[in-house]
Amino acid sequence: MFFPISSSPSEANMAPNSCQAFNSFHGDSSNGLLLDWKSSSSRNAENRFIQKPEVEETDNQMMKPSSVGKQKEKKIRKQRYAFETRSQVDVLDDGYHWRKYGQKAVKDNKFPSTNFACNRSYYRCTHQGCNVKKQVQRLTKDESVVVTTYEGMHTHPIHKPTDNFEHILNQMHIYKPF
DNA sequence: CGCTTTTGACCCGCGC
DNA sequence: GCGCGGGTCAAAAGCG
Repeated sequence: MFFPISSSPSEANMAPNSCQAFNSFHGDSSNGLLLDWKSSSSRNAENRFIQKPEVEETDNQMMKPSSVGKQKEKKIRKQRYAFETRSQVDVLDDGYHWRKYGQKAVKDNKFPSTNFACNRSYYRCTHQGCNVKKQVQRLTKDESVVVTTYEGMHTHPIHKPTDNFEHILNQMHIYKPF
């Protein structure tokens, strides 16, 4: 039983035609909510990139309970761009290594009136010195829409031998407003 | 055994 | 001033 399932860590079995992922949505089967991005070449994902209307200014103030004083450095602008994904997968594996550090149940800001709740997960890049964060927001009611928000930019190469996700990254660069 | 996820608590800004 | 909403920490549990 060397190949019980395609859960082999090797990516060699992945055909290099990953562009299909963006072009062929048909023929999918929603048999796997556990489908992973890199393992689901046939996921039906309708990606739509949303540019934030404004550069979000997130404060990097330390949360130290000690009276560090009010740092006025909170005007550090951080590029924050989000895109909406319609797929069964929650977290899009972009090749980086993320570590989850929090989760909150927040209200969906797209439908504030409906009081729809979202499960927002907070991830952080584990690379040393790379403080890129990302949030993954998903409606608890309807898991088909996932909003991923990236904050910051990676200063280190990926080169993670997962699979040919670079193709998808290239697609992202087409839509990415920056 | 080391790293990641989970989960409640804490903190902080903002609105009332 | 207080309560609420959102972001982060950190300890413990989980997993390979």
